[in-house]
Amino acid sequence: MTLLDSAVQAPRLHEPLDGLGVRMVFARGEDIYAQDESADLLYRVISGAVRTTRIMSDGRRQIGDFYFSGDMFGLECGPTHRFAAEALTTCEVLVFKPGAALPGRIGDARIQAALWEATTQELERSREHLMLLGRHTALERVGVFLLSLSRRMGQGELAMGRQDMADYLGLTIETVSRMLSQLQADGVVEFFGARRYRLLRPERLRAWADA
Amino acid sequence: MTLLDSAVQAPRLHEPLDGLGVRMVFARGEDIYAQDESADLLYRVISGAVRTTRIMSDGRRQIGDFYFSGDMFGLECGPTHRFAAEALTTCEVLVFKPGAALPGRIGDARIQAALWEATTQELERSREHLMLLGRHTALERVGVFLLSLSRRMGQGELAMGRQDMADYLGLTIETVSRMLSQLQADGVVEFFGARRYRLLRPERLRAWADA
DNA sequence: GCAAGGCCATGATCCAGATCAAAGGGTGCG
DNA sequence: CGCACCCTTTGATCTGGATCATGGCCTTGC
Repeated sequence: MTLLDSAVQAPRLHEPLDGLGVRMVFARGEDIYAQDESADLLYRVISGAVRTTRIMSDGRRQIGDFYFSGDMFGLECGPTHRFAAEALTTCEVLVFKPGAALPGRIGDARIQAALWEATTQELERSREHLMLLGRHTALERVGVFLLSLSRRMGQGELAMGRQDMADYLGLTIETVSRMLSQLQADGVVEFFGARRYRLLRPERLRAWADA
Repeated sequence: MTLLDSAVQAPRLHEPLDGLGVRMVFARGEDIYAQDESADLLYRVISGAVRTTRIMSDGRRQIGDFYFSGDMFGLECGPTHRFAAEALTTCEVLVFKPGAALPGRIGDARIQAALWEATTQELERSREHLMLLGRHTALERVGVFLLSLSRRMGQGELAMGRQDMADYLGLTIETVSRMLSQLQADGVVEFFGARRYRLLRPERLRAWADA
């Protein structure tokens, strides 16, 4: 990957990672990296959306997280990726080699700060995801998911289909569909087609989310 | 907390955090910090065990993680703790102020590396926990939990009771008890009383854990 | 415009795990 | 030593969400 190494340049102040790495484009459904692949690169979504997935030998699938414009992904503790990353939509991704930039080594403090920020945010999201899966009903999971999506992307259009929501929330596609219908019947959300939506009573969802 | 600030000393090479901070002892069941308390301190278990919990307004409880000797906890993305921390057993904890030591600021590189290491490991564990809650059966959750516990603490004695396991795994105490009985009936694990145990067929559990 | 194939919604039935209920232990204390 | 409490186990029943089945809708391509 000499291309990547040679692409390292002096970063700008507000966006420490701009100017580093290589821009790549992935088509909808394409793999960005595979489960168990070695993990020496980092990624940042420029446009589009990405999902990370883990598949069990019997076909059960868990989505780790969704990533949107500005989000970093690909960070691992060990040497290999425990989840695969796939393009949810056509997307542009910035790929770079963290190398010596990891915290605790000699490197640009602003890059380290950006990595730290991305990692603690990912940890935070992971904990919220955990809460959702551990002690929430199907209706709560779907509702809180819509709320957090609308916070991250703004309302409008879902980037993922029902099956992806189901695999993120630990439910079946049928249950997700039923819960969305119920939320709509309850006047909490309004759908225009399968993917365009608008939250009508976000406060109801907020109550489920945070206690 | 001038006590803490004044306690900062030059760290040793292999254990960058030794010599920093203040040692505190907590009794079984005592709160180390509360949910929504401000999060400006970091903690490291010296001996004993700690759990982090989040309680919903209707009483549902989720355990975020368990921490044992050597583990760091208390790291947050935002300004307040989203989970409370409680002493699972009598325990000694090292408390310190990260302050400028956070990655991306001017500070000791070895401390930053230790924080980075602790954070990425926590993220990794959080993702494994997620997998367990999302797409695993009750039997698999309990089995994989025993396996990962035995990896972290060594086999022998469970630090937590059935209710804590249940709240970690998103199950009820009755289901945890039944699954433990079934694992024992299947010859996967052997129990001596409610807490002492020995894994007889860890490979069976490993198969559930990693695919 | 029409055929074909994916999604998505919804109805019917089933089942893993929750809930309700009641005994067992083990442990600490008087 | 024995009582009391708490934690755990086990049994019976219930139920939320899974599974099975079908039909509708929307897109895409010819």
